[in-house]
Amino acid sequence: MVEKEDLGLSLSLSFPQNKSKNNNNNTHSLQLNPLPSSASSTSPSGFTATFQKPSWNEPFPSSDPNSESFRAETTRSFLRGIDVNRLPSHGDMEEEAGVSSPNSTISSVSGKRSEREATNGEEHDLDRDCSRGISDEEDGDTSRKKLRLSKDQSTILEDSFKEHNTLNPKQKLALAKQLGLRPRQVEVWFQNRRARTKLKQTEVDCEFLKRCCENLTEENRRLQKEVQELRALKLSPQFYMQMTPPTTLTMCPSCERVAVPPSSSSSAPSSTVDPRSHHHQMPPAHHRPIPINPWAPFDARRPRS
DNA sequence: ATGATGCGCGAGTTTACCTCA
DNA sequence: GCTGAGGTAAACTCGCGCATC
Repeated sequence: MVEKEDLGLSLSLSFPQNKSKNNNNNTHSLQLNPLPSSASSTSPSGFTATFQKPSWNEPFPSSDPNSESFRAETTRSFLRGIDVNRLPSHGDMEEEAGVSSPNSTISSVSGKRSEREATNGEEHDLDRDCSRGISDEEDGDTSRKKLRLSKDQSTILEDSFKEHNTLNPKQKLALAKQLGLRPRQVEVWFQNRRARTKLKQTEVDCEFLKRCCENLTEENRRLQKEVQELRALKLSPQFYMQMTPPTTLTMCPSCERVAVPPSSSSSAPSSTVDPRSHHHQMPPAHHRPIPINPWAPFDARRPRS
């Protein structure tokens, strides 16, 4: 099995998807960067980030010439040919001219709801039998044969998917003809491929949010600690006069707010005020609560002045 | 404007096939 | 060599949105 990193993820986080028809260009190119130092993140409802993974919109492991599955696949394809489920060659494409016509091919019977709803009882059983690959050509075989795409077929499909992750009917027909597959098979492949893409995207999103959560937890922990320190200082002024201030903190003499030296501001930006300049640069507004976007990296959460 | 219809898609499921212990 | 578990991907089912009539 191939590790996730080997898939080379470069995925989108644009939600929701545009469901317009023939949206061949709805590649939501967007990269994740779970590192808090990145300033290119926004909210998860449409955030952008850069994730240090290679582009994953690549052929899946079955296309990897080095993979075991690929070798086995190649062997199978060599033994069986690439058209295990292919209809008899004569006129199969003409038969498909009606794009996914549910009665046109063996596995296309599963087509649309209206037609599904029109079938019930015995007709439905017949549908299912047909969708399982039973046909006049396949006598006695009650199990549907699953097509395993050859390397060449997978490569072509992947290349096509890179260009556009959806197909219009013409593209579907052309691709099916090129691959020697039924248009329905091409359609199914693209549907499954989009589903896999989304699944990987979800995994990346999940990982990103997990890291965000970890970072926020850590920051919260640190800030709580600082609050405790400050409370202790306030309660014991003598001790405060003798001890050196916390390494990352200084106190604004006029407003008694905590300030962080510029050198460490990147690690604790959200609660800091520079005592040397804030009274001039940030008038009274700095006392107001600062809206923080918890999804953005820390230094991106600072409100812009 | 409204309902019927066809189509494509997403989400979830089923199933055949494969690998591995 | 056989077997069962688990993974993968092709194929399927269902429901929904949109375009067209």
